[in-house]
Amino acid sequence: MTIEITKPRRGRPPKNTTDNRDTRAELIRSGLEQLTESGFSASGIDPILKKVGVPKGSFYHYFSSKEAFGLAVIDSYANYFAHKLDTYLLDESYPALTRIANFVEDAKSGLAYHHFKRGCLIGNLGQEVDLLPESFRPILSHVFITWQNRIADCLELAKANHDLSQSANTEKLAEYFWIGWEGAVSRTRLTQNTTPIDNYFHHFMTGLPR
Amino acid sequence: MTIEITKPRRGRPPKNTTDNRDTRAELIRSGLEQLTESGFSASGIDPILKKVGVPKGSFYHYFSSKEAFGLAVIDSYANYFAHKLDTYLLDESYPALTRIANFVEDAKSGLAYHHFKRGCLIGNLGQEVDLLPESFRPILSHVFITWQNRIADCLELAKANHDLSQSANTEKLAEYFWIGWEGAVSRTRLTQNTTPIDNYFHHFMTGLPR
DNA sequence: AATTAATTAGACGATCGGTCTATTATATTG
DNA sequence: CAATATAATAGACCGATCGTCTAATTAATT
Repeated sequence: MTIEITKPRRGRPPKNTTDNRDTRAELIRSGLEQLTESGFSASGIDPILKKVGVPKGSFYHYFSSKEAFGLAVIDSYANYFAHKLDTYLLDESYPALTRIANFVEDAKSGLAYHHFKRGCLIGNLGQEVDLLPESFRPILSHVFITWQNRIADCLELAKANHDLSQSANTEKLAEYFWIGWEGAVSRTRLTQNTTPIDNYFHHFMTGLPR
Repeated sequence: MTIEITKPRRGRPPKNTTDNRDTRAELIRSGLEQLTESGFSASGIDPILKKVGVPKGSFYHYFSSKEAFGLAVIDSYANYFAHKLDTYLLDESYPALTRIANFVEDAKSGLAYHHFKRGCLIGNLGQEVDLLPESFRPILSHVFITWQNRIADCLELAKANHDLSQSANTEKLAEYFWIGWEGAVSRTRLTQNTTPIDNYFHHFMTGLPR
């Protein structure tokens, strides 16, 4: 059952109405799909527009440039993903390391759901960062840092619970986690299965200092 | 001191001459630079041609299509890299695990030499494999396997020398190595330093079963 | 001399790129 | 109520780029 896309009217929208579509949000959603699958520099805006039936003029009404659009998509995805991370990593019904494993399990099924055609937007963009507008670099770095901090906090909890050695450097381990994570997720595009993630995560966990 | 590029003559080259340029090889070299920095689908052939001053007609003389060219570049790079791996991993003046570390050191300086603008061609292409001609997928997978086998052989040697636990699964460990390696190399584009590789490799080594 | 082989040169025509002007419709103001 | 401002859609714009292909050129071979 597909949701019917209403034909957009021209002109200023009426003041009190409940059925106006959120064109901006649809563009960001469509952009997320496209950029996640095909990257930024290899993606024109046409496929993004076509997916939600929005003309180019509307695009430039909502976003001053492709660059501004890209930043909006990154922001949207970073927030969504951080929220997802929190859902798992702050779930007090599990011990700290299990929380990480639960996140990994959920992420795996998400990747499979999209037939491994999507990786992680931030990882993808990080790979092509030299081709992107320079404004992207600090944003991408910052997103990675926020994610790393979340895993580091979780590892700190594992330390406090003696599931991890007291001498473990949680900051470095968190960075290590995301480095391997991005490498594994990237590999799933090639293998089209979860083997790389399984292998990587198994070794990550067994290699943790205890 | 730059090597002067001779202006190519038209027509069939003379039979006995020592100063004919190898246009095909130059195209492959230029393609390697371009594809490594910018990927396949985001790269047109114009910049590749411009770098070595070869007109398009010559390109299509030597390669039947952009796809065929891409495969030639992959083949060239895979051979070059395999040779480099062998140089280090078969160097009997060092113990097995040190050989891996020596390869890592050399690779790090190579990445720095290119200001971290190049990653690993195969890793880069693997990331955008869904955008590539379908012929690329099995080739890329095969290249990874040959690299993995080299590391696995080295780890087997470490096992034989009791530097590694006898129960270690060298095949899985070798896959793990390359997964993390590609993740780390990718991350260096963002950080523009070797920190990701240092961190990853430190944890890879300390996490090896002994 | 005619034919074949090997290489360079850039035209071709379609597509795509990001951007911008024009149009439309409603709200707000005097 | 008319004029103005605001908010949104529509698609033209024009330059660049794309991969491909035909034409031209030169040497070797028959």
